Amino acid sequence: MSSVSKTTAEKTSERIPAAQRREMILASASQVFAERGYAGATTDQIAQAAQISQPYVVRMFGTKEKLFIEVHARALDILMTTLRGVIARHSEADPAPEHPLARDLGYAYIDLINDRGILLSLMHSFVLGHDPVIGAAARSGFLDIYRLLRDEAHFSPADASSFMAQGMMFNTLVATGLPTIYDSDDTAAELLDITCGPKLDTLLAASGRGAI
Amino acid sequence: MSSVSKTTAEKTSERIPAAQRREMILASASQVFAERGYAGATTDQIAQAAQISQPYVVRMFGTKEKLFIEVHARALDILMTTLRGVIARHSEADPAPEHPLARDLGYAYIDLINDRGILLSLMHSFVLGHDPVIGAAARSGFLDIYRLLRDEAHFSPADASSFMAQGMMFNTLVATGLPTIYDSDDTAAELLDITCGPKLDTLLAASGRGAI
DNA sequence: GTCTATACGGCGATAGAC
DNA sequence: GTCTATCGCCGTATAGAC
Repeated sequence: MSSVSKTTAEKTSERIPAAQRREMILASASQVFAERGYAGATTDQIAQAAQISQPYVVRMFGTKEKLFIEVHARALDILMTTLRGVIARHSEADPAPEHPLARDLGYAYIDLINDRGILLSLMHSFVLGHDPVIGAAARSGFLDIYRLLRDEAHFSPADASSFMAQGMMFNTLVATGLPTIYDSDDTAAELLDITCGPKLDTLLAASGRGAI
Repeated sequence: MSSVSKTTAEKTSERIPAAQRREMILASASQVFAERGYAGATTDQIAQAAQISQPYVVRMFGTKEKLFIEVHARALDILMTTLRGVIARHSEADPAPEHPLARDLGYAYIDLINDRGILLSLMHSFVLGHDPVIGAAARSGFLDIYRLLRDEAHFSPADASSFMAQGMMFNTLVATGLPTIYDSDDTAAELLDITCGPKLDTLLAASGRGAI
């Protein structure tokens, strides 16, 4: 019975290594920014999601803007790493695979929705081109994705563009919250069905949906 | 020389009929919301754009949220009216027209970018699905567009979906500000070129672009 | 129809204790 | 490494004059 510590629920937060705490905050911020956008999210909402105090969030990242930039970089990194994984798996597979690369990349993209923060925080950055710092990051990231598709997946420019178009459509569908009204609106169901194909269940599962 | 009024620049605003003033504010708000998003825009920025006082903006629309909803409704109306115009023109034309409907609808969509407020304020609403009132309007508007394509343009569900996908891609390109760096980045130029086709000049002309 | 003045709340950020 | 307290700005909205 030496060093008995947390008998009942501890009120005071545990002491956690900075690096680990950073990642926890980034994950929470990713979610909050995804739902509310950069301007709409508050550092306090992020703090609550991460179960720490608001000043600590600011303390660790300097400013809200810097935090957003890190969230953006993290999301972009996860997205690109995921796509590269699919490409690598295709390279080492048989020459004429059953599933074309484009299709598997699309599926991998849709699977990313299991963490709603990734694609939606990216989407929010894209829409903020007017902001000097966020806009710059958004443009750079957007082009990075295009180059990955063109140079690493060996898509033609036209194919890369229409792949990204489908991606933006998917992001928009998720962002609007259409999947959450799937059961209550025939048109929404039809549109989602057509747009997502067999991967629709992944999307629906990831959207805390129910009638309304 | 009866009732000489504005010899030098008037300081005090002119008295303008409410209906007309409303439209002026809506147009300004459309622009500001398009650049900054709902949360990022302030009623004061809108007031300055419309050259009136901030309280008057609020007075006329009640709340910032109601103003945004009206901007959204106006944008949606303009978009749908534009698309219906194209459809109507095709109906009264020869049975086998030179230009397929899908293509002309796409061109009309791109032309809408001449008023940056329309498509971008819509885009900002789409991304705010989480908000109870704005999200609801966004979902409803998004589905209205889909239904128009399916029921009035007689697109198959798949064609309607991919038409909208291209639209979302276009919106995203504009929102990120990629057209503004057209001259300074080869990849951006290539992507824009491929995505917009012959209508690229419309986009570039509408984007106050220049190197950087 | 439009403005000035201002109340009021909220949010990002800083100071400093533990 | 984490918190509490708090400052100061900014933004929406209201009151009321002209």
